[in-house]
Amino acid sequence: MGNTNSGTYVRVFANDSVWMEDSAVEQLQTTARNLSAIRAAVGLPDLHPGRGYPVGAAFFSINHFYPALVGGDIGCGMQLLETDLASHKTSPSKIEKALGNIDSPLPEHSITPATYGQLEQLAQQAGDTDLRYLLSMLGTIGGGNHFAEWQAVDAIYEEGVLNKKQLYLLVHSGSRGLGGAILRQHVERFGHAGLVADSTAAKDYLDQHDAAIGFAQLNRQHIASRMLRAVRATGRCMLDVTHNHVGVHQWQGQQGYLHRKGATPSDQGLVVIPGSRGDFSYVVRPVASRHDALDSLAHGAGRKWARSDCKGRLKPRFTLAALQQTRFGSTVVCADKDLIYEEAPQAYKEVDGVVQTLLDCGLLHLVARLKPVLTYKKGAMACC
DNA sequence: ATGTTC
Repeated sequence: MGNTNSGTYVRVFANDSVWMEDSAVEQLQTTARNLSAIRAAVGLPDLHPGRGYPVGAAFFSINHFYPALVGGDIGCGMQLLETDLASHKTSPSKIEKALGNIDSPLPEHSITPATYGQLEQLAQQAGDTDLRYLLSMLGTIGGGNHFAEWQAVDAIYEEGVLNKKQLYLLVHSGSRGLGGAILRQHVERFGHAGLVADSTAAKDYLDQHDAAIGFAQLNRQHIASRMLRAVRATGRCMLDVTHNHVGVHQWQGQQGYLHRKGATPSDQGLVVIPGSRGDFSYVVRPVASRHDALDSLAHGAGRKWARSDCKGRLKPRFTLAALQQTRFGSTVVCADKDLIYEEAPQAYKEVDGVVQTLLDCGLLHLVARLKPVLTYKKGAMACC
């Protein structure tokens, strides 16, 4: 599916194996039309409506870029670690007990001087942000679709990448409040008009943007390491990939800016496409140089239901306890009752359809399929 | 997404 809209390349990667809302496609087209510097817009199979702009999409612009298109969670991404825990030696209940309440701010004595130095540098680069603010968020998962999930290997498609016997840890989180603060500050001055490339304002934003990317990555590292420590395991980072960002990019021989809004890069090696908390996650090898897809893949399953619809639809059919277990026998730890409904597997597309669509389009090769053992969404200290 | 938002 593709069309040319007053010179703008707009394409949606979809087929019968994936649900896609018309309103999301409309949002993609409207965005491509209304933001005048945009030359190309791509919807991935996880495309779904967002606040003004769709999620699961990539946009290429020339001479101008749009911070509002990236949104508030600058630097949000996935980190996958191979742990030294053997899958068969553990269980959801053992991990849950060992983790305890692990989503509160890190105790200050556990912050190393090196981390402290990194935070000081990031706080300054982000625009004189309060260091204490960053410290209070470091190592916390956040809300929405963020999680840290212990996973077992369910299937191997390409040998020699994942180890069938090991447990893996997937961390999905972002820059927490920092990216939101940077966006708010930007929108107060410039609204949604975007910035002229190479202007002072553009350089200032990109500097802050990069600080948010750095903080998000540091945050994922700390989420992972505190969890590994709690279960007395170690981990090896296999990939850490950001799906909300903007940066210089080439497209059709022209230099411009690529915005990814819930879109995983396909030009940075292996990536993971997670399903919902009651579904598989796929480690995949992107096919390189698919510029027709703006070098991007789906970043997950994508929402099927609006958050506001979930509780009404699920409460009559499921108890909270039922939603804290999944069809795999995995456990979902989440102290926020509303969030359990909003993040229920029923609220998401089936990841198999999303991945099948990308396979059919020739955008990736499968490496492995992971299934959840325990998902940590939000601890009691982190909410209420 | 969110030191949410009164």
